[in-house]
Amino acid sequence: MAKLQAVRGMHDILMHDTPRWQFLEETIKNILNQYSYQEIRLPIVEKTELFKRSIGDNTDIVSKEMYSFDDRNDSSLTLRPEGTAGCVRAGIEHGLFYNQTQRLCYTGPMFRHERPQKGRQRQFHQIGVEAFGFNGPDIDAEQILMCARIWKALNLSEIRLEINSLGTTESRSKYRAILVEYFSSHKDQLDEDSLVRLEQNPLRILDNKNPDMKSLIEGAPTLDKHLDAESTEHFAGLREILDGAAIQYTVNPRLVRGLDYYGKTVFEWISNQLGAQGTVCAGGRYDGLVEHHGASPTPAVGFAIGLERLLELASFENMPDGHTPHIYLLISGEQAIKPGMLLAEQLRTQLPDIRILSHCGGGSFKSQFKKADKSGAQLALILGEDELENEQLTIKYLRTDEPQTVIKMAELANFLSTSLSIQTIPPK
RNA sequence: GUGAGCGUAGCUCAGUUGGUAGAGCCCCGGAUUGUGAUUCCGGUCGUCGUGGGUUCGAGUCCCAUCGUUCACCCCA
Repeated sequence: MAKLQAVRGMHDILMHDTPRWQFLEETIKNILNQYSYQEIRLPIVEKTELFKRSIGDNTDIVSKEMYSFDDRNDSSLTLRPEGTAGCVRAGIEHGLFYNQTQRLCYTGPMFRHERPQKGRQRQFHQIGVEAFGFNGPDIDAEQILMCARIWKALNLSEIRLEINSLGTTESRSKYRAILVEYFSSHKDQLDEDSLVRLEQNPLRILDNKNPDMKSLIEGAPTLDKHLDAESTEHFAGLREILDGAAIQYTVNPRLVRGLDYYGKTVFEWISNQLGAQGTVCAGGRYDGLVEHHGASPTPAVGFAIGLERLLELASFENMPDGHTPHIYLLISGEQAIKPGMLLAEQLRTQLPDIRILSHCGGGSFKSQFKKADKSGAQLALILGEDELENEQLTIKYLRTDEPQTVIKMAELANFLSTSLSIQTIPPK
């Protein structure tokens, strides 16, 4: 039997790391809440067809990265590779877009069958944000400002914003024709990938990083020169708000998203500190997607944050310690077990903010004290035969030089609530 | 999917031209029969990722495979 191990690219997040995850998620959720975005919880599995129709059949995600399988009744299901498709499906299914606007957010694992590397796992986690029913650039700006506030709360430095406009469907298809004409006339200089894209998605050629094609791409006509009035006005409106809020950004005319549904605004937050996978957050407008799924036309804009990547960048210096126990309860001797457990229960009822780690499993005082020290608790409460007999507890200060003391059981809760500083010292 | 590096104890890593598997940390016990973190003494821990091959003999050489890391592609 082969050694038991997790599936490639899917990692356990162990106890050492979960406090940072919780802090990260809490911080973001609090900010989204400030903007009144509401959480929606979505299935991890959807029908394969949903992703094919949303993301696009010839995107890399759909053509080679999806975890798809047949259900028992032969319908093809897929582990979600991103969140927008499911969110749009849920919104249509429950009539959330009918004569109303929505600001939604969700979080959870996503799955893509890629070769793992730094900043990329096969199961990874995103927080996604989507707004539906808003036409203007104000909502685009709101989402970008919200991101900026999140970065600030997590003390990120060295993160930059790139924005672009892909234009309306109409202006993009006009531009597409111009681009096809340009690249077709230089077909001999295109690499293999680009020849395929010339047929399927010529805009993606602009993304190509092949150095041999650099000059060809730099010479290509750019989209910003071919935007229609509506797109230009929308983009200008967005930039005006960003400028007003003193948000730094660069306009990158080569910024093209890999998912087919994007149009008009697209943006990416990028760090240089993450190796090759520098994008921490990316999103944009997808006004056509709801209609594409057969519902009435509903403009939409959203983004997703890659939590593993953000975790690498965030500062946890101000993270409160919400896990180290305040008290370690030593229980010595068979007779002390029951009263010890009951005492701990009573204290948790009386002092719900205090974390108590009760010693279980017996053992010498020496070993119990070792565990008490390792737990990081400030106080050791000792319940042994002597204490039982006298209805009292011995209190030993583990982090200061204060002398050990004895206190009556009846006065214990009162003593703890007044004398215990909630500040704890996390274990090394 | 392509390329390169790496897999030895729970963790971090030594292991010589092929010759019986090592250290530190952790954990457990003792020095101190009711007192941790320091010190000292002792102890547990391995199909050397897996499978095959070469060899009298493989942790060491070869092949395959799985995992991992980084990069390409692409993406959050």
